[in-house]
Amino acid sequence: MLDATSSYNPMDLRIPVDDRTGQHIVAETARRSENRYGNRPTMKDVAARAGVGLKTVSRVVNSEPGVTPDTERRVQEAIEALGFRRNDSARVLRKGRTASIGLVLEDLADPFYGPLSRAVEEVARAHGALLINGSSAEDPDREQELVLALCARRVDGLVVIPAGDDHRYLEPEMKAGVATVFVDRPAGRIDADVVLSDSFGGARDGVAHLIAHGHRRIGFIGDMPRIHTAAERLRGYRAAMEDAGIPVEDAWMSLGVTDPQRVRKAAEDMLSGPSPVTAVFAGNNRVTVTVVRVIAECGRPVALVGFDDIELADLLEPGVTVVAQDAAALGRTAAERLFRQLDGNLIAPERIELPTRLITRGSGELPPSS
Amino acid sequence: MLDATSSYNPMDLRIPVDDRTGQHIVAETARRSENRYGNRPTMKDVAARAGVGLKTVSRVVNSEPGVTPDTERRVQEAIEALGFRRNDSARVLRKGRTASIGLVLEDLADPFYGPLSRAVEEVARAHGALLINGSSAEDPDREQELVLALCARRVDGLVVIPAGDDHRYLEPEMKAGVATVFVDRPAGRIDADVVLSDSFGGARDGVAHLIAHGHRRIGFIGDMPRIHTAAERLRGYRAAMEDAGIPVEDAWMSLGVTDPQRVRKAAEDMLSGPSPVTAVFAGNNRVTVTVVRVIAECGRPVALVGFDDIELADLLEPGVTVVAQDAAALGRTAAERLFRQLDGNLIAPERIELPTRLITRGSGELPPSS
DNA sequence: CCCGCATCTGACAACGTTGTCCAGGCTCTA
DNA sequence: TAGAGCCTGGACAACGTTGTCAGATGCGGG
Repeated sequence: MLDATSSYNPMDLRIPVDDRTGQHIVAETARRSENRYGNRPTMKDVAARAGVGLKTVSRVVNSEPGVTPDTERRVQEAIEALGFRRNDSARVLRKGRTASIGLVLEDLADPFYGPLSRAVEEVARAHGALLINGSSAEDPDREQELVLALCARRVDGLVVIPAGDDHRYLEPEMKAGVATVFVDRPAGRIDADVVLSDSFGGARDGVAHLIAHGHRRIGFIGDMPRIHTAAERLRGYRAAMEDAGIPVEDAWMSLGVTDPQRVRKAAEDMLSGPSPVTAVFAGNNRVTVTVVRVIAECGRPVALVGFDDIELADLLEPGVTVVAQDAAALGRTAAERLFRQLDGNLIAPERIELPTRLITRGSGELPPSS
Repeated sequence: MLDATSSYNPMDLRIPVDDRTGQHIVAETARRSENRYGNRPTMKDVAARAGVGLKTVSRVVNSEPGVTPDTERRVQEAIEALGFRRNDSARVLRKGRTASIGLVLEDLADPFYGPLSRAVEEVARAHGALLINGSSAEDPDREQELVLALCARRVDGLVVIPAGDDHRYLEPEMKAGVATVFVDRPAGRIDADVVLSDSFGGARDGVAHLIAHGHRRIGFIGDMPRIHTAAERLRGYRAAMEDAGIPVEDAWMSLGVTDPQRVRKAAEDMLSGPSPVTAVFAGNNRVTVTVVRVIAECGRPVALVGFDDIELADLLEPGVTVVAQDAAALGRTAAERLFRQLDGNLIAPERIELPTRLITRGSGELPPSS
């Protein structure tokens, strides 16, 4: 985390205190207060300028009925002249709804989450809500910190891609009316809506695809099994192998290795040795990219199927066969579910699983080479 | 835009009115009011339960000094028991700062903006602020709508990737103290901080690179010239050609074509005909991807340099030579600049230009083939 | 000419928090 | 033991908006 050495720290919990006397530095506080919003005009100012009452300004601003055209014009002019803009912060306090929803995901820079986030945003926009998002960096503590910060802001709803596996901390929030939908991975120890891709089925089909093309020694490189999707994909791999009656050897599997250097090492190990694998199933987009590199360097053809689509996969030689999940559909589905909750349709929590799609491009159809 | 048929519409400007009588539906309103935050406990409730004053609770919640350990314990217990969480909405209203900044970009799903957004988020986080972001979809009206909505929320600052070319509408906001930094493209008709990549220099160098490898008939495919970066890259192209004393033919240039189908057509046109180009400079990542496809299909080697790096560019055959800009650095620089403004360092608006980097991978070093 | 009604307007409280300020109780010293 | 000074706690106003409700205004009809 970056270090903030600046004086801007609005959520700072301390109040200014003089080191020697322990007295609150009143002058300092006053100066800050004075600058609040740089002295933005309020409805009161507009009312004074237009020579009308406060509530009349409110009426005009909100296009409520019951204002004569003439009064309205005067108010509009005052608004223009002063550059007034309604303070939604205050509005929110009064009305109870913030018209904003929170999205907590793993890393916005990951190409998988960009479209997902965008899809959530579009749905939110259609409902007149803004989107606040934060990245958990796959850290459960940071996830919780973010989620609770969003709850303190009184977001109307939350879309969470869980990093942790215990979300009981959300119970009081959900009880208090914060609509919540989990995406991509299920919630831990709490009953809530979940929207998932069919990781198990996708992986099983992908591995079965390799088996159908004659492979028996198939490697699996996946993320930490504590991540639900990773565990499911591993389960899918095992299921496909078992269905085909192929006993899996430990040397064929790499679990929980994420950093590219070590994924590379794991892939190299599988491809060398006395009985190397002839095909690899890559558990996510980052792994796939690394494995593509390793295979390109290793000289002989190795079949590959990856989970998650990657850009330009079709332009590589051979094209990369993938089990694609629809990130945008995940986001859209989750957000729609969220707003259905907010509409007050009291619905029992549900688990929605979206299908994956096998896209054959060449790499998954290579025959075993040794 | 999606259609919102639901009843959740918190920013709806109307108040509930009975169709026949024209009377406000008071009961309905009351019911909603009652449910405000699902009846969340407030400090008052905590105070009552702990048997202390309101301000004492505030002190505990904010870790302010002046509370005896015993009192503090009682308050903490009450907080636990009630599941109290401070309402930052109200806090914000009182304190004047919202500890949130807005980011308006073109499309979060674009792989270029993911890392940029993430970088802004990290800086914001280091300063204790949350990030609200929105996509303008390259529509100036939507940009303005978003920006003003964010201002109404009283975000402390704004990072804007402009879609429009007139930002005078931001003048009152900036005057009122909303820190503002433009990124990727300069602001229109307003004096403000801008953080840019050196599009002109990058394009010029990229094209000069092609010229240095013997090309003279070099195509340019770029975005609409009303987009500043597109215009600058075009200018860079022209400058490089002029420096080399090569007169540019109109048939070599495609401007303002963005949708993949038509980019494809433009590329195909350049590569056929009586005197086809031997090299192409692609004005952005989306164009580059399409051009790579066209070149792959066309059968003969065509040199290519693209603006913006793309994932897997090194794995293609040949690797794609690009002029890379550092999206994360853009975001980080802009956000840091923003918080410097918020620190109250009154600094004159500045234009910061970050260098680009030419990454040679093969496609830009191909000799002319005809 | 005045009353009743409809329409328009504004005073006021409330939302949940924090800053200010004062009261009361305690300790310490003369 | 009284007075000064410190520490803790609480009453109250304010932030900017919206909901409520009552008052003002105007108009038409009796």
